[in-house]
Amino acid sequence: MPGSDVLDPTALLRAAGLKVTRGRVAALVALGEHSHSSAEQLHTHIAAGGVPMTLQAVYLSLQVLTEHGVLRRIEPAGSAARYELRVGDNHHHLVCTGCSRVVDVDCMVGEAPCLLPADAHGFSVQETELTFWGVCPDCAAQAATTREEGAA
Amino acid sequence: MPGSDVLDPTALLRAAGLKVTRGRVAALVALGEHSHSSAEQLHTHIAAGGVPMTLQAVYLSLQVLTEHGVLRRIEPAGSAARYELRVGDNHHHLVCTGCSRVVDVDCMVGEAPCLLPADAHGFSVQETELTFWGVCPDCAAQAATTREEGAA
DNA sequence: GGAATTTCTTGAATCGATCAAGTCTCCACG
DNA sequence: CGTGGAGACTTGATCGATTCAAGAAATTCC
Repeated sequence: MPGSDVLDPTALLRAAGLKVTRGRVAALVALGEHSHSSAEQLHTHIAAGGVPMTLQAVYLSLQVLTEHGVLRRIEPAGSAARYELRVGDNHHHLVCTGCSRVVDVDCMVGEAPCLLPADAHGFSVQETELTFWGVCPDCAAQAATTREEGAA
Repeated sequence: MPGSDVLDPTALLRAAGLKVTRGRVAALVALGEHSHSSAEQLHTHIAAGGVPMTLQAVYLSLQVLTEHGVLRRIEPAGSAARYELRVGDNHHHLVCTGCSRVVDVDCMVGEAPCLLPADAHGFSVQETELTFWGVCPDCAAQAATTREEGAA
């Protein structure tokens, strides 16, 4: 029964004109289960899933998939690159300054009203990237605990 | 006559409670003349200005100045970190996908109307970062030339 | 099922940035 | 003006993330 999972990795690869290999399928599956993971995290998840694959192969697959538009690569300042399945666009990211966790944030105001520069300095603008920085609940709790201990 | 240049480096350092050293002054002057430069570019500029300083010292100064809020550090995906004097806030950046050149872009819609996430997933949002990606005039011209040559 | 192409493995190398220890500079005090 | 101590700078090594290169294995088309 196809379509049981998020999306059929094989179909995705075929649609992108790419060979269907164990590594790429594993990368897509892992990313479907753990979105916004780094290459190393994916490598770990893939290994845990019982698929033997080197870290370099993960990098290679991610690079190819990104180049073919199957994945999107995000590179928050101060942490390794993270990847996500290119599902519906039009969302942005919220990054934790503590643990670098990334979550999706829907674009509030529908499309791109205020998301074009006033003066583009002659540039032809192709893309707008919106990133929110904050503290995730876990890190906030941890910080509170640390403060209490420090005060005690 | 103070204030002749963009801003007096010495005053900036004193205001931040930092020692006034040759290296820091040189870094500030270089940044004033070449905003959005990387550490290595600044190192080159400083050396060209006749101030002997190692690259590591540049990194160190930039780090300290950033931590003390004198500078802002921006890290566009795919290029080295860049720095700018923290003048009036409320502007964003436009990065060239070809040469990684960075230019300032004023925040159009005044403050932050659409710049808060709809659902923060429990995060306490501290900052919003808006980056535009495009092709600068130079790179566009170069691309056009290359295409012509390819076609000829 | 077999051959050609592409991918994956193994190992090294790169780039940007940081760390560590010793020396020197800046600045306050005498 | 001279000296002492904290902090900054130099030198050299190290690190993390990522990429490159060459040979071995897998995938696809026929």
